[in-house]
Amino acid sequence: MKISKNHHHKTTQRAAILEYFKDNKSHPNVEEIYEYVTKKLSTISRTTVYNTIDVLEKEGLINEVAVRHHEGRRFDSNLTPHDHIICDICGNIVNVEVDIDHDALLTKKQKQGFDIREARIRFYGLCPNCKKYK
Amino acid sequence: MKISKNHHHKTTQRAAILEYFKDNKSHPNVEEIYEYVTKKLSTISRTTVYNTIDVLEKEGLINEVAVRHHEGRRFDSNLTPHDHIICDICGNIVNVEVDIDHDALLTKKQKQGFDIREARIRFYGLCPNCKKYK
DNA sequence: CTGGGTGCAAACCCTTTGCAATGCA
DNA sequence: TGCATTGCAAAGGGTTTGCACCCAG
Repeated sequence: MKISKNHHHKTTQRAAILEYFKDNKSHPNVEEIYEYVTKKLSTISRTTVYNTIDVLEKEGLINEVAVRHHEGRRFDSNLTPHDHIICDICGNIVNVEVDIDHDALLTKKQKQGFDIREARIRFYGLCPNCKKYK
Repeated sequence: MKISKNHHHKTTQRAAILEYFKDNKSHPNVEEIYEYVTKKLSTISRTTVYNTIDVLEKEGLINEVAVRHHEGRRFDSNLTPHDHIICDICGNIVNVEVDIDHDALLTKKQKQGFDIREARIRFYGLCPNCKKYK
């Protein structure tokens, strides 16, 4: 895709996708975003959804979440530092804020020469729904 | 793929892939595994690599590492609890052992009804090599 | 001998790219 | 008007599947 040098148009497509992420605490994949915006704008294409996601990521408005590969690309519009709890069975992701200083977790030796920028904790387990059937 | 009920053959292909993971602290993708074993067994197919990876994962001998989608599927044969430092630029992953009780990080309320099984910390930053060019 | 394992080729899915038409500034 | 954006269609890349042959047990 082409990258704007200094400005982005306010298109209805971009507005619809931004609206989806606004106040949304979920961690959608591309298809879920497409499903939502297609209800508002029936003619929107997947290409535009992909393009807009890339732009929003570069602008720092959303982040891609690291998950196992078969989960696909998943995104997070919550930019405040936070951690995740992930269900082993259904893959559902919820946010959680852990009250520790992530920076203080490693000694200089443990850093192995890396400059550490941030840390994220991922908790794995069974969500309330899935553990009922376990 | 088909799942064995109770036994797996000791084939030369499986042995070559197991050898790759033995004492290997890297976090390879499928192509890197294929590149290695193809030197030992020039006729091995990607299908067999995929099949064997699936079997090893189900047997608990390797784990898939969660990364951003464009990094592809990556694996880890280090089954002892450990955490990762990931380079923002080159994507290189190294192991690190953080000396805290991961289980004690969340209160009951923070767990939001989940049964937590384990926790992993991911540190992001610049590796010794990439930070030289930053 | 028998069922799991192998590997080729084709199918699949998700994502990216090419490009002409459109529309915001 | 100029350039970013859109969206269709086609290409791409990694992974899975179908199937005939092979081989360890």
